[in-house]
Amino acid sequence: MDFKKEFISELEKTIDGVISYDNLVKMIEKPKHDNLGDLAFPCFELAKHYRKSPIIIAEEIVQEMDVSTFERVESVGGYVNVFLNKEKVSQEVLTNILNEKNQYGYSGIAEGKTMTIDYSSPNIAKPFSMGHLRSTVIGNSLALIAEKQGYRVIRINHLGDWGTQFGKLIVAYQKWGNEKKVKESPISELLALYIKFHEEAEKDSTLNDQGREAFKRLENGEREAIQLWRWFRDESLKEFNKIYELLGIRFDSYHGEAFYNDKMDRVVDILAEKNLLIESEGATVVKLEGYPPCLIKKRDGTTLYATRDLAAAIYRQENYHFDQSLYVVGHEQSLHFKQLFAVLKKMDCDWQEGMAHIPFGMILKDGKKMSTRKGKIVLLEEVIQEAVQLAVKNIEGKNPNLLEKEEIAKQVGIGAIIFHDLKNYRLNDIEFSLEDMLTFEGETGPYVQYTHARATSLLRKGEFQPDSSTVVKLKDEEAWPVIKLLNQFPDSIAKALAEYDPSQIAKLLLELSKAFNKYYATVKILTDDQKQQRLTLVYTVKIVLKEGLRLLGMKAPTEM
RNA sequence: GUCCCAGUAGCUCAGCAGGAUAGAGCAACAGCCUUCUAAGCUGUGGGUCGGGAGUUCGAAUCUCUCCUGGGACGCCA
Repeated sequence: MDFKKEFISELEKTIDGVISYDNLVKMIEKPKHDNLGDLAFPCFELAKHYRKSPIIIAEEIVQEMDVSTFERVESVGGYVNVFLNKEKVSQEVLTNILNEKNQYGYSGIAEGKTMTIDYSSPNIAKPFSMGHLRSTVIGNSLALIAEKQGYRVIRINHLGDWGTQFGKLIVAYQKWGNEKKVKESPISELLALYIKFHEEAEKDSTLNDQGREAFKRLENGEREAIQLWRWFRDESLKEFNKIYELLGIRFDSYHGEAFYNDKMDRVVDILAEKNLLIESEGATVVKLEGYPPCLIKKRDGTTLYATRDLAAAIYRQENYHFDQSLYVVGHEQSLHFKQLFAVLKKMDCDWQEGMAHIPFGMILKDGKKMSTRKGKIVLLEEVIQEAVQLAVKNIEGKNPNLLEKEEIAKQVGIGAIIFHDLKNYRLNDIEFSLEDMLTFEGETGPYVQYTHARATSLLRKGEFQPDSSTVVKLKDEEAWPVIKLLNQFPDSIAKALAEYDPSQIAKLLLELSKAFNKYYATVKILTDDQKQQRLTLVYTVKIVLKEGLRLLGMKAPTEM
């Protein structure tokens, strides 16, 4: 519900069109402190126009305004502060949620539009690191949020399954590899080979050349190279799928870089046709204004990351006809995406307007980037194990009779990890800290889940039956902040999508949880006198918490 | 050297299409379970919003500049 509009239309009558409707919308704000009201209008702009003190203007507006639709209106220090009619607003907000249920917050603004989201995209033959977790979790949440606004979403896992690194790996395997060992624990053995390769290459620089040659054999489709590559890929994918299953994440496409191998000649042809290709130091590049040139082909004729991304972009447009195409990829690749979009623009692909890089900060270890090559890496699977174990321990201490302990511990432990990643602005770097990630108190995922479980428990004990004809007259002071936050949920979803920022939702859920827990602590809910009304509030809180958690990719256990 | 991020309480962060006394959580300390799940609630202490200049009636928020940290800068992805 947009109660701003009522305020504005009353306001407009008093200021003779000095400020346009659209500007008024922007100027209305939330007072910093609850005791100042629910909405505020600052009169400082008007002071210039009327050449009067804002304090006097505010007082005059209050005098002239029809305040009957509000609880009260007052002028304080140059502001017109409005206190909404709590009963009316409560009734509207709760009835609305009661009717819409988990559809609450849906807006059809993107109905009929298609969005592709490229996220997760781990590298084959390397462990799934904490860094990939960010892309996975942010991308997944953005996909859910986009769907909530009506988008048809195509989830793409652009696997890093091609490139010189596989040449290196093939060389390493042929020199030092052992089939049996790789079969036993593929990822860690392949990683060990990869690390060894880089160690040896420091002593013997010809190894890097050998790696490039091996990749060339791969690109040319040589049988032995292809067989090894396919084997590495299959084994890796098996491992990744375990993690996706734990996180409850799925994709519509697993087309990785290799998939575009036979689609790159066409890209190069188009570039040549448009006279965009230039020879430079033996390589083939596209010159760009304002950015360094984009490398299309190496001296030895093999392709690069950018070439494959061009092919992928064109493929996605031709197959999905996307209106928007997001790339949830680390901030360190910002330049690459600027170049990519610029090249597409030069190719007259006007649909590139809909493409966007959604960068995020890095997970640092001791203030530095983690490097796979040096084996400085934290494994996601181990972190998940620890989180789940800690959740089990908590359940045994706090709720030993709980059924399905294992399943709930999984939901809570993983919830803690996901929420920890999503609650802050995505561009912030995160210093890796197991301790922070495994905290279950305060502003955490389990705190929100716990609040949901509490709400559910009340509904169960009170044998609540939702009834949209309930007349909600909540006299409790503490209910009001809860209702205001429930009302903000649709806005926070819209903002999360507009800014590609799931933390907007996480923050709202925290605020709502805090307000509800305060309500819970001060108001006795299961009493005879306002039980149905109070439980209706509890029920709507439960709906919003559950739906909000879902949009973050988290489960909402009913008990914990 | 050039470009991109970021710098707010001891720690982690909110707030940033300018607005009222800069807010949370953690940690510390003090309280609250014979009553709806204490993974909770209440209270206390804690700040030159990196420094400086500018725009403005008004700047944590916008501009410039400097400092600090991180990242990226043609044959990796």
